[in-house]
This record gives sequence, structure tokens and C-alpha cells, in this order.
Amino acid sequence: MATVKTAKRTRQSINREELESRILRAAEVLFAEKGYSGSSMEAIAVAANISKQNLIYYFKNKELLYKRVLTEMLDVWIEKLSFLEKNGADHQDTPEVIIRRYVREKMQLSRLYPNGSKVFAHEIISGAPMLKEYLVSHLKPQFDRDVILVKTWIDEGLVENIDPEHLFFTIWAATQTYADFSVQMEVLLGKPRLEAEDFERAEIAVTDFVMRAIGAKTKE
Amino acid sequence: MATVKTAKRTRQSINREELESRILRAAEVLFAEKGYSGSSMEAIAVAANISKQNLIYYFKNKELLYKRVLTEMLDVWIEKLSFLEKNGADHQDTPEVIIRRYVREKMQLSRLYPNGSKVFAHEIISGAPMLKEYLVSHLKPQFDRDVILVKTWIDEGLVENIDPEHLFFTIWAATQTYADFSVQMEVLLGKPRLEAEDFERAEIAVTDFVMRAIGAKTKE
DNA sequence: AAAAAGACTTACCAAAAGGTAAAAAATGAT
DNA sequence: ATCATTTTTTACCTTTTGGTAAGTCTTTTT
Repeated sequence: MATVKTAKRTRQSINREELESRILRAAEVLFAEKGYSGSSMEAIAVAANISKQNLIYYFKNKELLYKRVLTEMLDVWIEKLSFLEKNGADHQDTPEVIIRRYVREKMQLSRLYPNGSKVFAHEIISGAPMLKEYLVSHLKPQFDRDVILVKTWIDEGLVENIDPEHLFFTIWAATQTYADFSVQMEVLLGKPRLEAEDFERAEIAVTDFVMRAIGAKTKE
Repeated sequence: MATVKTAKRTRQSINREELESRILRAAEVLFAEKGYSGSSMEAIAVAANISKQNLIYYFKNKELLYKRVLTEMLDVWIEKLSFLEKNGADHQDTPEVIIRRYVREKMQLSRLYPNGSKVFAHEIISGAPMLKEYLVSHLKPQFDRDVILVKTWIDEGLVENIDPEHLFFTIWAATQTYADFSVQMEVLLGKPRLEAEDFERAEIAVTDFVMRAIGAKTKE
């Protein structure tokens, strides 16, 4: 029989998926706040509203769970770390258009996935024990391509003679900081939470900085 | 007898100080790499080359030790987070001079105290449980003053109409990232370690970005 | 309806972690 | 030299943690 082997969507398998993603969300929140070692399986189970043993049934150990949280995150993340990814970018676009979109999307990631960003940050700060491989195999090639692209822009006189590598480092830092260091900003801005409005101002500010840096005119 | 009560510098007290700072350095390294929960007293003791019990004799619990690491750090740190601190700054200086010095000093902190920076970063990302008070009482007042200063610069037409709060956030992020995310950069730059040369390029790049952002002419 | 597979619980357990208490050793003051 | 103080070690102890093993209950398949 030449039927396509599709996983059957039984009640069980649906529940399983739902529960798995509930666990992953709970784990993400905890890993973001307490780091890997600071988050116990017990605490994650409680947050996901199941028993510890049941959690272990779904993720048979902590490291595995952590890696799943990381990779779920990276699927969304890394893709948007590139200038030239599927999502609408185009070689025909001007540097200004591309960079504006890039900053906007990075900023959106910080707003929509602050916990993922924090887990990632903890991981990198800790020396990327679980992620180094991934950075080498996935992020670096993308980075190299993007650096080359910026260099051609410079050669063609489309942007100022900036340092491409450090341009990326600065954009990443300036955007991710709104997820990772949000607590510090809340204190300094005297607000209980960063709101949509703050992210809008942040996006405008960062975009303006970058536009001036690359030598594009700011929108009036 | 009107002799000034100076702590006697016996062999013991000298050793004590030396050992204490050895412990603090060892703890800083571990907290930077593994975070608070990930660093056991045992591991810190081993790193400091003493027994766990002896470590506990010097710092009677882990939280205390952690707080000492944090505050040692902050003494150096927070001071330099301000535009107008003792160290040579002057109201007579132009914005360009002040900001250049500021970026340079922030960059130096990242180069000289990467571990302190990482401990700080872990702490803030985790919601600053031990540090929030301090941020409110020490950092915020300084920040408010600096923001006002930038606003007067804007009013006087000395710099472009930038967003002062977010200018600071961007500068902090862009400089601290060279401590906190050094592993990522090492991967992307294909180097085993960031070297003096990388920090120099970074400093130039970041300084240029900021100079363009505030509307100062870049040195030729 | 029975068998098989999957989901969840109960009962444990060994190792690690953060300590406490008290004795022993080293150093300092008189 | 002796007594007091400071430093270091030895001996435990409790709680937490990540996990195993095995059984029960539920859903799916046949």
C-alpha cells in the first residue's frame, strides 16, 4: 500500500505535544531566570504542573530538556541573525532597507522571546558548553557570508567604511540587551515593566544609531 | 594616647588579606562561568586551593561570598558608568571628548575584568535578585544626572537630537558584549582568544559608531 | 474484548551540596 | 614560656537533586 506514513493524530499524541510544549515553555522561563544549574527538575515540573517523575518520562534527563529548549529557540533565532534569509530579504534591496528590517526583526525577537534570549545569553556567557559546536557549524558560515556582503557594500560605496564584524557585534548587543538586561532598564527608566512603547523608542533609537553609523540619511 | 588605631599588619593579617582576595578571585571565575547555583563551595575552595571548611571559615556562607564578589566588582564598575566621575572628567570637556573617554574606559573594563562583567551579567539577566536595591540607590541617580547632561548637550546643539537613555543602553551593551559574549566572537572571528588587537579594533569601531550617532566628526 | 502500547505514580536511592560543631594546630601577645 | 586568639582540620548531618525501577491506570490497536 502506497499510503504516506503520517503520524496519526490520536488524542494521546495531541496531548503529548501540548504537554511537551508546556514543559518547554516552563523550562525556558526557569532556565532564563535561574540558569541551568539553578533550575531543578522538580521546580520545572511544578511550573509545568506535572509530577517530577512524569517530567522525566517526557525528557529523560535535564541536559536533554535544556538542549531542546536551546534548539527550539535557535530555530527561530539564528535564521533571523542573517541579513539574507528567506523571509523577504532580497539582494535588490538597498543596505538601508536591509539593515532597517534586520534591526526591527532582532528587536522583535527581544520583545517576543525574552526568555529564549536570556537562556541563550546565560549559555554564551558560560562559555557555550552545549552550543559551541552549533555556533561553529551554523552561525559562523552565515556570519562570514554577511560580512562579505557588507564588504561589497563598502567597496561599492553604498555604506561608510565601517568595520563589518564589529557592526554585527554592536547590532546584536544593542538589540539583545532589551531582552537580557530588561531589569536594569526597568530600574533606570523607573518602570515596573518595559512596554510596547519602550520597545518602539528603543527600535527607533537603535535604528537611528546604526543608520548614522553606516552613513545613511535618517528618515525625516 | 592619641595614637591612630591602625590595624596591625601581622603575618596573620597579611595572609588573611591575601587569602581572602585569592578566594574572591577564584569565586569570581567560577561564578562567571557557572553562575551562582552552578558554583559549589567545594569547587570554589578547590580553585582557591584550600579546604571547603576553611573557605567557610572565611566566608560563612555562599550568598555572602557571592555578594562580596559582586560589590568588589561594582566598586570598580559603577563609578566608570558615569560620564562625570572623579577620574579626570570635566564639565569643560566637549561631548566628543567625554564620550570618547567613556567608551574607552568601558571597553577597558571589559578587557580587564571579563569575569566580573560576566558575574554582573548573569545577575542582571536573572532579575538582579541581589542587586536590584543597589541599582536603584546607586546607579539610577547617576544615570538620571547623565541623561540630563546629554539633554543639555542636545539643547545647546552640541550633539544631534538622540535619545539619551537609549544612547546609554546601546553604549553599555556594545562595550560589555566584548566581555560577556567573547566566546561567540571567538568562534565567529575564528580565534582561540580575543586579543589586544581585537579590543583595539572593537574600541575604534564602537567609538566611531557612537561618534557618528551623536553627530561628531570622526577623526581622520 | 483482549492484548499492546503509552502515560503516569509510587517507592526508592546514591551523590552532591551547604552547612554546624568541636578539636587540633599555628600564631600572637604578655 | 604561657595563655589567648586565630586558622585549619576532622567528623558529621540534613536537605536537595537527578535519577532508576517497577507497578498501575488509560488509551489505542487488533
